[in-house]
Amino acid sequence: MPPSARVIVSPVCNVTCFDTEKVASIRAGLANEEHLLPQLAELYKLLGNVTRLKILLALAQGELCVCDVAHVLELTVAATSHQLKLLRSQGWLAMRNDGKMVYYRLHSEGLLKALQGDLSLLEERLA
Amino acid sequence: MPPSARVIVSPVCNVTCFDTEKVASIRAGLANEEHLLPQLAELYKLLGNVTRLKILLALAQGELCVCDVAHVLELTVAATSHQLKLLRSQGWLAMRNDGKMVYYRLHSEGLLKALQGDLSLLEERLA
DNA sequence: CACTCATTCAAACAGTTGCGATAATGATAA
DNA sequence: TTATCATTATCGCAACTGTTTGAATGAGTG
Repeated sequence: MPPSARVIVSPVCNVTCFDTEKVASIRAGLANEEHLLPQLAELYKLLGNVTRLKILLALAQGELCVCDVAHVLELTVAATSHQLKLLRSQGWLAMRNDGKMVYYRLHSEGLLKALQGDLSLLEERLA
Repeated sequence: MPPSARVIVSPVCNVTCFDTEKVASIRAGLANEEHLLPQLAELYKLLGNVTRLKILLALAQGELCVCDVAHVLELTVAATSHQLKLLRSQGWLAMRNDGKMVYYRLHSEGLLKALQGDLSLLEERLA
């Protein structure tokens, strides 16, 4: 048992193993980033869907109308529109209105780079 | 209407607006990465949860037993163990058995870097 | 105006997820 | 072996997701 270990009974889990100082220091470290974690998790939730990943990669090649995105995805227009709206509502897509048509395009260059970075991490781990 | 535009009726959505060549070229481009997208989405799903992000950041400071992780998270040990198992089953955590205690640690350096990269993308976008 | 048509909204559905509560497992010590 | 205790598995439930269906919106055309 390290010098900093204390046997306490936590109201949370009633477990006696508990290195008080270590936990406190880690929680202090986490506090710096903690306020960003909900937003980061939101971003990851958004990216954790093959349909939306395909949308982002498709739009990387230029803007597209909803209908063409739907054809790329082989999905109904309604479902496609729904996903486009999600991506736009979090600021990762921009849209342009031309008559009846609505064209969507990437709004953040950084997102695509991050995505490609994560993709290469995956490839490296699989190798 | 661009020269490549064709008026066709898709079996998918019965919509006439449809730039056949453009869609075909984009789908061809997607085909290169498509096989990796499910795995990438899995990774993002895993990261799309504040509890699991906290676990990864906590373990960035060194290995911890399940109980201490639970205290850091202020969560039950059962829930904590569940999330640790998820992260381990996809190969992002390693565990070490020491008597009754089980210690978890990061198994991939790249993951933390990717995470920090995505975090800085977020900060940049908020600025 | 009425009509067409790309898009979006709203409701509903199956499938999934995160967590708590309790039981089961597995290792240590006596 | 028996007792103890950190950990994990199982079940259950509330909340959330992705999609389809069908209705509504909104811009262009005659």
